[in-house]
Amino acid sequence: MRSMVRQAHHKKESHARLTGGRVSESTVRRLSLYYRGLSTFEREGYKTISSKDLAKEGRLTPAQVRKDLSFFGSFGTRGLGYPVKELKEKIARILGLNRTWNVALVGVGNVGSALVSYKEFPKQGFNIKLLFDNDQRKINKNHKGIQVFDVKDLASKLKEHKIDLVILAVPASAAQAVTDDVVSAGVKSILNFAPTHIKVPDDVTLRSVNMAMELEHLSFSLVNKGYPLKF
Amino acid sequence: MRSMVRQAHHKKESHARLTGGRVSESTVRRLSLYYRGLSTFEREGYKTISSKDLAKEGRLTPAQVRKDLSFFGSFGTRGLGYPVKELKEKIARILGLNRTWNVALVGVGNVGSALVSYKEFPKQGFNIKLLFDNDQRKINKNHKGIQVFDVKDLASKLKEHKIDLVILAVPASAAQAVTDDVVSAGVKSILNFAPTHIKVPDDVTLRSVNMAMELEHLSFSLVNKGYPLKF
DNA sequence: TTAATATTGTGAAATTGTTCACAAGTTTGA
DNA sequence: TCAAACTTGTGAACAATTTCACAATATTAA
Ligand SMILES: NC(=O)c1ccc[n+]([C@@H]2O[C@H](COP(=O)([O-])OP(=O)(O)OC[C@H]3O[C@@H](n4cnc5c(N)ncnc54)[C@H](O)[C@@H]3O)[C@@H](O)[C@H]2O)c1
Ligand SMILES: NC(=O)c1ccc[n+]([C@@H]2O[C@H](COP(=O)([O-])OP(=O)(O)OC[C@H]3O[C@@H](n4cnc5c(N)ncnc54)[C@H](O)[C@@H]3O)[C@@H](O)[C@H]2O)c1
Repeated sequence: MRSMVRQAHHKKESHARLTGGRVSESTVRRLSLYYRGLSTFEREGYKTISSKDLAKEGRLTPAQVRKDLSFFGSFGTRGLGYPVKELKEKIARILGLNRTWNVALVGVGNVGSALVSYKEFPKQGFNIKLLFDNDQRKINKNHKGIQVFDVKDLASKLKEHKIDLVILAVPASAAQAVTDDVVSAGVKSILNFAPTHIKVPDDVTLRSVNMAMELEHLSFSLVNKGYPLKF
Repeated sequence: MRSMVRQAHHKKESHARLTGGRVSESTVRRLSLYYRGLSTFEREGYKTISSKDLAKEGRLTPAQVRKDLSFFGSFGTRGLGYPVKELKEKIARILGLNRTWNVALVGVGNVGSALVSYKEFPKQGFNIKLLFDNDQRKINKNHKGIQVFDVKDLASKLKEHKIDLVILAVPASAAQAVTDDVVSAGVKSILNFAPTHIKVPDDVTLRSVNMAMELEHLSFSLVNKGYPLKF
């Protein structure tokens, strides 16, 4: 009797890595959505969840959910669905939410102040550790318990405090110059609120929140009401 | 001598309307980008601009620019490019920026206050006319020159003042209920800042600014640094 | 034990979005 | 007046993304 061929049973690597496959921006955005959905389902006591139900949170198709998740591995059980708690943890790991990040904020104005006082960010692991401004009236004062430093010292302080991520809430006219300083300090992630195009090297990730653009989108849809649009 | 065949010379209709063609969300977003670019070029004194130069503002390809614009008509001149001032006005018209909009804001908290004091919105035609809150300490007080109304009167006031667009800056837990009121008042455009999924009827356009999602995107890119990603 | 039902994971098909490539038209300079 | 240099507008090719469809597997109930 010949011995049975042993099944290769090492832990299956994710599709994304195996294929050198690329994860699209939309997939990452939806991962955030799933994460939020799973938090809700967990709170409501669900132990497992189907791609169908997960899809409802966000007007997606079940196939889309399964495809997105399959990029990172096989997390579900056929016939049953996905284990809520476990999948939530897997996504947290994928999104980098299973740890804390050191954040600095530049521009302690209207937007900056709102962000500093927002309680949800620390809960998600984003800790605002340093504040910067160029206004002498704000420098060296405490702002909600955090000292405001002179933006002149930006690069050195960012390095000193091992800042992972910088939020930019300065006027558009200052955004590029501040960004260049941030980049020179080796920071690889920037969230920008200034309504302007900023140049960064390829290895730096820049995301922008552009409220004017969102309003323009809305006024576009008001003006074009009635014509067949895609969204 | 026979008379020349007269060229049909009626105003050419745009591709979008002719084809029943659909304008993608990305195209609208890029239109905002072009608009901003054109404003800059106009300020700098340019009379015409090529798709090539317009593309640089935003890391796009010239073909993309031409394709986007061709959805709405033929605005350029072969060999020359696009007339800056004229194209800017055309895009303003497409995006609905050649007029003013009546805006109401619900939730005069950190984010709401920042938005109320932002000077750029009125310049773009978005006039915040009404404020609402459910906090008795804020109701009937003036906030930067604008009276704060009780959210109980939301629907009636929105109709009374012919509000086109509502900004939601309330806690996530209140977002759906407030939205339902807004929708019942016949408002067709909503900009939401609460980090939650909101349901609206198909004829209502909802855009959301979700800062947590942007941060999650950034932490994802920090965690996945080095793997071949698409962005 | 079996049938009926549920649900994943994933190639393949369909759809959507982007880039190419070039004819057509414009300008510039000799 | 002509040629060289530009640049648009757009069909067609290509690429990316989404949806379909179904085999594989688990659960439940009789
Ligand atoms: N306020 C809003 O609702 C709103 C809406 C959309 C976009 N934005 C954009 O967000 C950004 C911030 O807006 P805001 O309303 O908070 O402005 P703001 O004027 O209230 O605050 C800007 C802060 O940046 C500081 N600053 C200026 N130049 C600086 C520099 N070189 N280095 C460090 N600090 C500097 C200022 O001293 C000020 O404290 C702007 O780009 C604005 O266009 C704001
Ligand atoms: N502050 C930030 O930086 C930040 C960042 C990301 C997201 N957000 C989101 O933006 C929204 C607003 O945040 P915020 O920091 O301004 O909160 P906030 O608590 O400062 O303000 C919320 C305001 O809404 C009012 N309100 C509550 N329930 C209401 C109701 N049913 N009707 C009318 N008004 C009501 C409150 O009285 C308060 O004035 C929240 O959903 C928050 O999660 C805020």
